[in-house]
Amino acid sequence: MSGPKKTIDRVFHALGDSTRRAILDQLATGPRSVSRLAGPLALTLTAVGQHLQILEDCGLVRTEKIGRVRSCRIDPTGFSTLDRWIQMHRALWDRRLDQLGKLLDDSPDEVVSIRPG
Amino acid sequence: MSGPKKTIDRVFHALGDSTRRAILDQLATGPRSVSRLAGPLALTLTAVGQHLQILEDCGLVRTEKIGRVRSCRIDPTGFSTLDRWIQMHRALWDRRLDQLGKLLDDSPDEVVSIRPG
DNA sequence: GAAATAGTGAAGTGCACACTTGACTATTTT
DNA sequence: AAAATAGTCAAGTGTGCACTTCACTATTTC
Repeated sequence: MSGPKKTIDRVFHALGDSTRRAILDQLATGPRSVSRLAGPLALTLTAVGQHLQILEDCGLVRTEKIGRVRSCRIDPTGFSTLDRWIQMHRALWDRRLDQLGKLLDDSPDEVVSIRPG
Repeated sequence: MSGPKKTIDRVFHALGDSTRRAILDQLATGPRSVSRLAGPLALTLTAVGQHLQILEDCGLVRTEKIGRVRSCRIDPTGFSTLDRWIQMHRALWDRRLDQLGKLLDDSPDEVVSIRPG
């Protein structure tokens, strides 16, 4: 599938990597420099920089360069993007899942009724 | 980063694809067969089958083959995996973000104080 | 101002992913 | 039983991704 990537795509993609989640976990305790973040990760500075770029692009992290040090912190924007998406979809799914309990093995499926009229 | 993929990785990865989210949206209205799902997607049956495999592996979709038709529906498991992860992490982040309002431009960063010794 | 520190940029590598084709199986329908 | 329908399997293709190395710049510290 092609087309310009939506923000929610990028948020999910960013969170789908355990290294990036580890970075976010570090930042949850407070702001950190790039090398400080790299320490426990066993990665090159370059690699960490690339992860930070991805996290910044989707609004999960905000960074600011002070002197020669880049300071990184959590950005709420990305999380509200995620929140909004989940809220919108949970509504639909939960309603459906409620009915599961009631309909379970009730109708075999509306699937068999696909016949061009 | 190597190692065996955790479930939450697979959930995020699954949701990071707009085609798979479109499949979930279709399933939100009720169970559907593979070809029915493929219809609006402009994809081969094979491709849709592969997406379904991914969705099934991380507990977002449950499928059952009846006759020659595979019936697909939403599975709550994957969503509670996601929910649990978000709950656990929102707690930490929100606490941090609360303090942002209070500390904002207060201390430049604890970053500069990394000096051995 | 020389040396250490913090990070950036470009280019390359290997693997994972989305997707296709084409041949095949299993079930319905007529 | 022949023909159509629903899906599956194996293999291949191009692209994107995580990560590295190496050369380089900007800032501190001594």
